[in-house]
Amino acid sequence: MSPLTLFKALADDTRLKCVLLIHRERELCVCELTDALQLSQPKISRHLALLREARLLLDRRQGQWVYYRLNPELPQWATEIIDNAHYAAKDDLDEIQTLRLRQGPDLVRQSCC
Amino acid sequence: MSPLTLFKALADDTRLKCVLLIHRERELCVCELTDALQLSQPKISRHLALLREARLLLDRRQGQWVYYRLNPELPQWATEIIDNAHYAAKDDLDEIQTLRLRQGPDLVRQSCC
DNA sequence: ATCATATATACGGATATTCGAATGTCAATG
DNA sequence: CATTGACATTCGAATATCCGTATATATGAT
Repeated sequence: MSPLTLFKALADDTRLKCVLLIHRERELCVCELTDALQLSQPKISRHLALLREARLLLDRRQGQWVYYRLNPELPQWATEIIDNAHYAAKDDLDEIQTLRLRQGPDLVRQSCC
Repeated sequence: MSPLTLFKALADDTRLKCVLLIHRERELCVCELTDALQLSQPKISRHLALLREARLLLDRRQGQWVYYRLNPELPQWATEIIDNAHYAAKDDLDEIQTLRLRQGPDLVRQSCC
């Protein structure tokens, strides 16, 4: 994982929002992301695949659902970059939650599926 | 300046190396960058223009030379992202300096032009 | 087995990015 | 004012990225 690889992975609006929402919620499934961001399932799925191949995210299948989380083995500098982006994008993320995931942070997981 | 704008600006090998070298040396002119990175002048110049338009770099003309430096008014989260990338790319940057700018950090400015 | 739901992938077309080559601009010098 | 050196910009082609649509796979329920 090089800085260039990380920056390319985060240089897309959909991927950045996915990563930051997953970082905030610790773990989200594909349909929660499509619901929160109001984007098509193939679009979300393709971007998640790219992030998985870049080793930024790990996936875990549970029944019919696939949950994505940040790779806990990311180097510290990478985690800190994501933290900084998360801080800077706080307002955008809050708005997404207010509009699409009204149940609040702990109940996001029940908002769809 | 949003995280997405910053990530797009840094998601190119040439631009990332320019930003990190400038960050390390505080200020570099175009010909020092073309010399250090062994790339064509128009290529460097186009990428610097993009970074300038994104308000990531500021330029200063001194005689025939144009010096670029990091915009000191960048938000802290952006500066920290660049710091983290600089830390992670330290080895690459050292190698560039060893191969192309043998005079050491304080004499870089005399290596060309 | 069949069907429904969640997710992944394949295929083309549209769009954006990047590049080399050529040319333009600006400042210093003679 | 002609020339030189540093830098910027333009143009068209090559390439990469992104997306919608259609289709495939995998799981669970009936």
